Amino acid sequence: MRVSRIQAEQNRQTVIDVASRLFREHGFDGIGLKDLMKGAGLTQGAFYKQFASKEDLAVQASKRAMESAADRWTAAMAANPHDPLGAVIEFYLSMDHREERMDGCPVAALGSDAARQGSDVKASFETGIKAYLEVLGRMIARTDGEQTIEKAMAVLSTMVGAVVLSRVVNDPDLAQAFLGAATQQVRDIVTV
Amino acid sequence: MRVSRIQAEQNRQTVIDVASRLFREHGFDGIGLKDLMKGAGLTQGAFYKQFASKEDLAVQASKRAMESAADRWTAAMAANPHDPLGAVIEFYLSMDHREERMDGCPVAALGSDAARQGSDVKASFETGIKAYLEVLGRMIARTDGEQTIEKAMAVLSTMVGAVVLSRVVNDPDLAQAFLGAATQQVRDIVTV
DNA sequence: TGTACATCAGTGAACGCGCGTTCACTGATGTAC
DNA sequence: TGTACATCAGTGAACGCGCGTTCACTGATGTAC
Repeated sequence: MRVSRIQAEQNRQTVIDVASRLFREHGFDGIGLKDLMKGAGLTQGAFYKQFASKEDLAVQASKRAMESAADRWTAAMAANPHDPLGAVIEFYLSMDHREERMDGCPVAALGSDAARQGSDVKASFETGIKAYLEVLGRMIARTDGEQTIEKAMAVLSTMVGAVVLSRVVNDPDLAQAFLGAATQQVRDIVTV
Repeated sequence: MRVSRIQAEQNRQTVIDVASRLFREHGFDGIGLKDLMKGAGLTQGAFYKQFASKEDLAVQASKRAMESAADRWTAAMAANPHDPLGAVIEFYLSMDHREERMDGCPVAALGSDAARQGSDVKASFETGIKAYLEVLGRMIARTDGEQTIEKAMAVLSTMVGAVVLSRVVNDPDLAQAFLGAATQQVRDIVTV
């Protein structure tokens, strides 16, 4: 049965939200359209009224995931106005973040998968990564204006790599050691 | 038709080799048993004479992939005896490595996927990562014995993250910028 | 060493299943008058 | 404002396909005597 335009648009947004979380949890290939639609309270058949293909949804969901990750950075920064950069670092390199793939950074959760996707999905990631770099760069520039971009890139690389490595090992102590070593390293970069 | 034990074992090793490359290229979910076996010159039916399940092969192939990655580090180090660490860094953070997922570092190629696999696959990665850390630690200790383990972990995190980020973006210049920033950062870590 | 038989790696077809995608249908929404 | 009709978001079943896994069969290899 037909549904109002407003409701339809709301449904579309819900599907994108759900997909942005379930793709991070299971990978692009690890979750089917049936379960994605069910997560939004809809049935499989409605999918192609809203999206051109699964790949199309992957593009939208990747964009959405990067945006909501940026929102979490903003929230962490707002909660610690005297040390916004430290707040982002502490949150990103926490065991909590390691354990919540579904709501965490899409680059850490889907990086290897995204590298195999088409250029549209990569474009979603690229835009989000540039936003990350801008935020990091702005905060780094406050303490030290030299090589701001390079430092932002080094910080992001270290943080992404540490979370990926922490998730790939079974041993929680080793995972924590990666996050701890990265925290120290990143702090060194931004305070010099 | 039956085949000699030696031939059978050889076939098994070929399947593991092929899988270690094709999994890195397409992800664990992105390649089927039919194509994996075809890559080894066999048919699908022979698979279950050699492996208990696809997951079993993923465990063996992950182990093999980490081992051959370590071999490439050794080769790079042997080719530059006066600066072995610099050789590893240069190779790992090269555009060549970015573009050859199939023969490159399994953590960068499969990190996000491996995080979703069972503990046996993670154990394969964990063992390989510890080997990485040992090699890095040994080389770092030559120039500076302090916090060797922490530095090795920071270096590995930065390198893995930079390659993942470089592969997720479309823009080759941005990709190169990540690799370049990471190179500078890693050199700073190991020479202090 | 030679012969007879058991073993089992590999083949190719089949299994059930879930995938992405398509489609006829429904009925509330939106539009034209 | 009220009525008649067109639109189209959502349903649920079906499509072909490839997946991981199983199995009867083959015939060279390995073993027992």
